[in-house]
Formats: sequence, C-alpha cells, structure tokens
Amino acid sequence: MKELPHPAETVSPDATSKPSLGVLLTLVRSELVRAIEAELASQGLDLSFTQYLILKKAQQLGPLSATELARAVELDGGAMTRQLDHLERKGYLRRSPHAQDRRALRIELTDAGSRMWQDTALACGNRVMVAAQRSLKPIEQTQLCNYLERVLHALRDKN
Amino acid sequence: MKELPHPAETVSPDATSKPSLGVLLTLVRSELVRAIEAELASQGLDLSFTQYLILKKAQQLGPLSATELARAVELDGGAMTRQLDHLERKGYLRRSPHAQDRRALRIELTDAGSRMWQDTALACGNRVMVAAQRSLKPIEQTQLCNYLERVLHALRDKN
DNA sequence: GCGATGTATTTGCCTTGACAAATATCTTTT
DNA sequence: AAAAGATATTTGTCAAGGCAAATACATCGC
Repeated sequence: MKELPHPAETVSPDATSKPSLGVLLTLVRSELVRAIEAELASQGLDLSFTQYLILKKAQQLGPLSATELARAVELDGGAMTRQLDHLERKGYLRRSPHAQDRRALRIELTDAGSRMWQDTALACGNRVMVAAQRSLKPIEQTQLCNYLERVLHALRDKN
Repeated sequence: MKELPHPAETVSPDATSKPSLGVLLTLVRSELVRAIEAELASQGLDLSFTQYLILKKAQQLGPLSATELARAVELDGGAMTRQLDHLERKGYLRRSPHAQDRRALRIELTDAGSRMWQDTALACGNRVMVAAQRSLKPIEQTQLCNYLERVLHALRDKN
C-alpha cells in the first residue's frame, strides 16, 4: 500500500509514463477517423468515417442486406438504419426489396455512389492509410494487424 | 484505375476480406472497453472505461487540474467536467480549489477512491490487459505499442 | 496599472452509437 | 398448417463525447 517513489520502471503492467494500450487504441483510431474525414472533406465529400466504411463494404461486397452490411462494419442495426437514411438522402445508395426475404432489404450503390467511390473516396482512404503506415515497413504493417487480430481473439475467446 | 476482378490478393491497400486496420482498431478498442467494464462490474464496481482511466491517471499522477487530467486521458474538457461530477458523486474523488490558480481545480482521490483503486480496480484492469495480450510474446507486446505510437505520430505530423 | 489576450471550468447543443421494444416476415416444430 | 421461435428493419430512449459560448481568472505588453 506504500507507494514507493520508484522511478518509472517496466515492472508493473500499468507503466507510469507512456499512454497505455487502451488510450493508444483510442488515440490512433480517432486520429485515423479524423484524417480520413479531413481527406474526404478536402475533396468536397461530406462523409463520416462510418459512412465511408459502409460505402466501402457496399462496393466491395455488392448488393446485400442491411444486417449483413451492419455486421461487415460492426455497427449496431439501429445505427445502420439511420446511416442508410443519410446515404440514401445523399443519393449514394438505394434500398430495394429483397427478392427472397420480404423482411429484408437489398442495399446497393447508385451509379452516382459508385462513381463517387471509384473517382474520389477510395483514393482518399488509401492515401490516409498509406500515410498512417508510412513509418512502418511492410512486414511491420502486417504484424500490426496480426497482433491486433490476436488481441481481439484473446478478448473474445475468454477461456 | 480499372478494377480488374482479381482474386483477393495482398496487392491493393484495401484488402477485400480481412477487417481493415480502421475496423480492427475499433473492434479491439471496444472489446477491451467491454472487458474492463465487465471485470469491474464483476467486482461490484460501477465504473465506465473512461472513469477507470480518469481514476488511474489521478492515482498515478497525484493531485492535478481538470485540464491536465483531461489531457492525460485525451478527453474533451466538457466531458471531463461531467465525468468528474459522476466520480465525485460516487465519492471517489474530490474537487478542491487550486492553490495558485483560482480558475483551476485540484482533483484528487478521496481515501475511499484510493482504497477502491488499490484494492480492486487496479487489479481488474491488469487482469484484462494480461488476458488481452496473453497470446503475444513480451517482445510482441512492446512492438504492438511501438507500432501504434509510430502510426499515431505519422497521422499527427502530417508532413 | 490596464487593456488585450489566453486559459480553466462549466453548460448547452448536436451527433452518434448501443440497447430495447415494436412490427413484419420467415422457419421450425408439432 | 398453426403455433412457437428466430430474424430484419425501424424507432424511441439514453449516455457520451465534441464543439462552441459564457464566465471567471491570469498574464503579457505597453
């Protein structure tokens, strides 16, 4: 209980000086979000990071239901509904009835959305990702994702 | 710019299958937050991840102003005010007038807060962090933080 | 000393996402 | 095929954080 005023050593799991992994994750993520939104804005696009991810997945995976899309970007279903409202109002995507399942929707990019993505948004995202990882060697970039995936699994399979 | 329908290879910055770095960061962070809050709850503590971080820093750094604390956990000033309200109401910390600066506050843990932290919360956080990184070798844990820091710098110093 | 400027805290407003309830529509069981 | 259970979407509610304005105080330059 006595707090010995020892100099910051690498002894206890809560290192005293540097940002902890938790803070670090928050910081990197929020900077990445900010950077991508800024890059999109610089190209005249008013898209949030979430909307960027939705369009990215919609483009990658082709027509799919709202739930599939929600899972693909790890977003709550309710939040997805509202984001689809926004993106539909902006004219980037379309909700059509699902052919087999009358509960579900078929979400797909409009021509305008597809063009916007190919012409501008895709490159914005890539520029930022390249810039963000510019000080990491290719192997290190792979390792970073690999480590994060392993941490994710460790947190999920909590046995 | 022509999108050749090549099979998912590791060529373009937007890999088609695996979660992108952006999504991965979101996932790992939110799982970590959830895990720490669950661990705290299992010990009868009703603390959000943000509150956990605030108490951690308050304990680590000793009495300090709200702004310093906000910077330490990278939280907006307004949000900090409200979290301090909560934590004060729970009896974990105290706002006193700052000796030198009458605009500022001196935030410090109460005895109850300090005891709760040492006896319970600290260990909760450590258990989760150890579990989260259990599949990473010590060197890899260091590398992970190192990579994240380098990405953070790359995003901030956007030259 | 005093005004201009900067900083600390608080509060209001807004957006976002999680969670839960409601509704419509499958799907499985019996 | 009717009941029971699961799933898709939508909507309401809530808590949280970012931003901006307000207030109080400090500090710098003249």
